[in-house]
Amino acid sequence: MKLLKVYDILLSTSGPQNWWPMDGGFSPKEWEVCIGAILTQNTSWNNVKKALDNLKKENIVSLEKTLGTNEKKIAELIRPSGYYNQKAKKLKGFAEFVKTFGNVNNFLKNIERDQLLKVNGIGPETADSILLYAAGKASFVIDAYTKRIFSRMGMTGKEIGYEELRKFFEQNLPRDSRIYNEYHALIVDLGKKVCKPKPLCEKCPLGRKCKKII
DNA sequence: GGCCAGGACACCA
DNA sequence: TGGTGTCATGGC
Repeated sequence: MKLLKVYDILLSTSGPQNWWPMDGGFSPKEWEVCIGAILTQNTSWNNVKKALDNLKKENIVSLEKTLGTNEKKIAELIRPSGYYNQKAKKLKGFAEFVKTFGNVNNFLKNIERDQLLKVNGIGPETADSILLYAAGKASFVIDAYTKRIFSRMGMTGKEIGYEELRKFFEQNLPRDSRIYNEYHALIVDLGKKVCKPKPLCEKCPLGRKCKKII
């Protein structure tokens, strides 16, 4: 089964997911996408929405406002997204990094993946989410569902790493950010419906607490 | 009451 | 280099 075929099947059965905007232009919305990418780390999007709503109520949805608001205040507002102290620190650090580009527009135009990965709190998935959904660059986002689903389909190995899996997708799909955008969203949608984690070994004494799950 | 969610990082052997 | 602990809320 080809990756593009899987994409076509998912798109035809689930329909477009309408995740983050892909209008190509840079707007204040793009900063919200960056914030969302950090807030959603190991967190359901429903909780992220609550945190984003709190930030919007306080009108803290721009780079300038994020820079001008103290960390404690941000932590209070993003509390529903969990890990709020860590995430507040990450948001402030990320904002300081973006500031070195002058503005969000310039950051999104010029940012490179390797630079992003050096920022504290920005790991591979968050970096790719920002590159793809905020900057519109063709960087495929891998998450736990991607790993589980495609290894269970027998298309990849169970122990495949993030970078290897990302290259697998990027080398077997047209280099089109619109496809990457929709594909990742479709994978997450499918994962939520049918792909819960389970122990690798049914006899594992740790049961569902076993980390070796795929 | 436990599991899970659109992870990342520090620490240790 | 790989394994483990920590961060934490809210829905089911």
